[in-house]
Amino acid sequence: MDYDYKEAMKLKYQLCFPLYAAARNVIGHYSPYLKPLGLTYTQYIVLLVLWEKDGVTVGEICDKLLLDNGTLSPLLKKMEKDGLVERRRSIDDDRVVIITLTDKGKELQIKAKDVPVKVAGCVNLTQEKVQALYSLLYELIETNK
Amino acid sequence: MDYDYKEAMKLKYQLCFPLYAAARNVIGHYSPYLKPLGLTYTQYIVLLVLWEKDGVTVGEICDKLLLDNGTLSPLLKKMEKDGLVERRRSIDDDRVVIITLTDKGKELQIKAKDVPVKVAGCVNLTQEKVQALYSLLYELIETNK
DNA sequence: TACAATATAATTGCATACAACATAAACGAG
DNA sequence: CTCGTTTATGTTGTATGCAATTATATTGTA
Repeated sequence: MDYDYKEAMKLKYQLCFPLYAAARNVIGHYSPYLKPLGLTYTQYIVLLVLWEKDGVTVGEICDKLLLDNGTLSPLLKKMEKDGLVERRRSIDDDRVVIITLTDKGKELQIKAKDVPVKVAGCVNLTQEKVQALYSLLYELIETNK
Repeated sequence: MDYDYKEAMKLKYQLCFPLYAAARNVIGHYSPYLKPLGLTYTQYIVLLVLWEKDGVTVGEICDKLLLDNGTLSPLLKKMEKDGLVERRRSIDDDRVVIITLTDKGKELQIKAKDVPVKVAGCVNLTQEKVQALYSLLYELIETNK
């Protein structure tokens, strides 16, 4: 039989669709918990990085979050304006900007400590399936860098 | 042992992160093939819906793509301006807007017929893993609607 | 030491996304 | 029939994302 390109083009066969939809779905579950803290989802994952290791460069945050600096540069400026982080040039290399948590930024970690649990509670998948999903996603990301 | 919330808050344990990163990664693989056709990714998945079934309402497209009408309304207007679709009010119900492909919109399907294959070629996962990923993602979406 | 190549951030332009609100049409109970 | 409710779409405001470009600093090398 000939290759049926019209069949192959159906939405349900495109991996991108459920991937993107699932991502937006899960991210959407964060809003109710982040909004009271005055955080957006992207600000939250930036904080996740900084709570793990404070004082990192803009470039490091880009690498860890796999986000463009065109996304993060303005975001970090806004987070500075909101008093969550400080931005200062490195003494060693004046090209580099180092991002540091303020006290307010540090304190937010405790206020946000239940967020992962609450969001996990919204995702109706067994622990095994979540694990399987993790490894597939990380494999996808790693092999396509 | 007490619950270690700082450990649980590490980026690598948040499902949202690899999910969103993988989605953006895969979507990014479309650009090189869509740009020559003058299409963005979102316009492309709207066309996927219309190529499957022409003449659907704005609401149906929102439902199928799981996107907000605040996203799709302006997008469909732009696609009309670009000559890809037509927008007309339903005769039966004047609230409803029906989207129809123009000839140009129909012809694009042939020009785009290799896109799914080419993108699939960029995703370095075995067919079994892709299948596993599909079912997990669809389960995640379905159970969280 | 000049100076081209490279590296790091920031900026600009364009295209989504979604929440919240607005508008207009259709529906439905009384 | 009628008016409050619901439905379908559009608009506004805010926040990402990324490509492409710019600005500045550093590095490598003749």
